[in-house]
Amino acid sequence: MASQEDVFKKLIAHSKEYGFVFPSSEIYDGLGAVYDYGQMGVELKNNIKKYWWDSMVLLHDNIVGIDSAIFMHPTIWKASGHVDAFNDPLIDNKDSKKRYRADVLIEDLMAKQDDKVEKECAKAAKKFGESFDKEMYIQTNGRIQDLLKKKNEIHTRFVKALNDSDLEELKKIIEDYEVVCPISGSKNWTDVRQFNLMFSTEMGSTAEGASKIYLRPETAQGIFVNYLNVQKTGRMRIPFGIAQIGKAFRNEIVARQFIFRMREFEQMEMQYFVKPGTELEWFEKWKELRLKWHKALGLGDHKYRFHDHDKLAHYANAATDVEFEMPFGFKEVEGIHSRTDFDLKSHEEFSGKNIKYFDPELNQSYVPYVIETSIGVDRMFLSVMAASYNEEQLEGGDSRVVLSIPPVLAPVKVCVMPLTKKDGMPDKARQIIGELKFDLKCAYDEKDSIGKRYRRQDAVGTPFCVTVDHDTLKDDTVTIRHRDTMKQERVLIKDLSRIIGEQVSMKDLFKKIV
RNA sequence: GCGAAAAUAGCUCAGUUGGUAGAGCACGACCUUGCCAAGGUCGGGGUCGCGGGUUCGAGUCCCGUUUUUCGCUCCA
Repeated sequence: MASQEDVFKKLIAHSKEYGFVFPSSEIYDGLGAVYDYGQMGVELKNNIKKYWWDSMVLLHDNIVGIDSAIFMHPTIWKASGHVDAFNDPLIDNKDSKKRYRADVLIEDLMAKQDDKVEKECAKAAKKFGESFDKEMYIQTNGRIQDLLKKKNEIHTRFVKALNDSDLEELKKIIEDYEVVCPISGSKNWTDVRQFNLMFSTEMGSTAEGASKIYLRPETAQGIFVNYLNVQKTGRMRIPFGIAQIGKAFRNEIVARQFIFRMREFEQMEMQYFVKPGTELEWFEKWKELRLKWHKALGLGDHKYRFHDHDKLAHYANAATDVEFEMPFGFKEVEGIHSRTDFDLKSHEEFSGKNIKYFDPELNQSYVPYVIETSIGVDRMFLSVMAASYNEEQLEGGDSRVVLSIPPVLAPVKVCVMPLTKKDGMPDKARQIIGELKFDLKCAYDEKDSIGKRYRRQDAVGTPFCVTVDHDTLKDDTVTIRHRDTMKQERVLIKDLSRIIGEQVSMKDLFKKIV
């Protein structure tokens, strides 16, 4: 039995070997944590996106899509909190190898002074009993005054250092006041470094006129700043949703685990605008809907679980992750967040524009609350691949590698092959493709033995193989061979399109989730 | 970023105390077979991740660097 890690390694190798995922810029030694999708991968990825997109905008008459630009006004990222939250001064302890936020360490240091003061007071209170006057004691006790003075010194230096973005001073504070690592207990620190998790570039072609802009770290803000445009021009009424698929960029300190965490990634996000006070109902509703969407693919219900957040982000009042069992454990694939009115309110403040929704039923205006469903396309891709990759032992000691990708997502739906290259069979096969190709992604293969060709299609997850044989030339029937069962059935050529079409249609899946 | 491991053909890997790069699969052509892979013949493909150093000579030893995998951290 291969370990989980081995499976992951094999999956990565398989992805490359069969044209699903290549390392970016490979002939130049690659580029860290950036990957390209190959001829098979792009088909799978597009199918995943279509499954998501249609499940949003076709199945819900109150959800519409947009496609906003990657470049946005820089102030948007101040309003969203990304400029602050994504700019942490970090410091490592060389002994414990743990990384800390330098500002948090210093805040802890200050809090420690307060703790000491409290302790002194508590001691004194015990000693003096009821006659103890805390304020007075603090004012007069020398030890406490020293502690408070120390805290003030730290505070003054800290605020100045933050305002000046003076990383050396931050480190000096940590050194001067002998902050120790809670784990190793040592004072062996690295320098403080700033990590900006947003990529930036210059807009404007001359140096003087250029301004710094960011590559979006999430697609959600493109929806928020457009929500009123969509609402007004689309005559949308709350509750309504806006869906978007697009690239986002994060300059991760550590980006790893293949396509699970990349610096350039793609998100599928739907922001659902609701009446304040109803957000938690909608949050539950979307949790349920999203899990159904995942499970309908049939990758295995037991591979999903929710992970509810105890610690919430600054913008959320409820949050959960849909986790999927990857070869390296349960990992987040999708986030569902109740984002309150944080974003829209913040954009009102920073833009100075009124972006309230006028509710005709209540005859009043308000800033809507937002439920967000945000799924990583690449993570979804990885979960489909991971769940589909199987090494099967067959009767007779044979084995095969098969990607049991849900037919609806499979990159190639059908491979048509002549049993032999003789007697006009290749022509017949080409004719069949000529008919099927308008609806289905087809492949053709005539090289090597028929068994070998079946295995090749198994390895890329093609759910159906159609074989033209001697009988075909007489009675216009062919065999359909099924990927997962390896069983064959004989059907009329004219029925092929219907039979295969039914099995790769999204309609049946959608019926399960509405 | 820190620590550990790894990098040789498209893939999986071998390569002995340092002596001018191999195998299987894959790929191309032809022949053979024809319903569950790996028959035959011939052929293409590697400055051994990259850059230095030691040496008469480096895939092999040393240093640096890049990339990948694993642990710490964060997230979609």
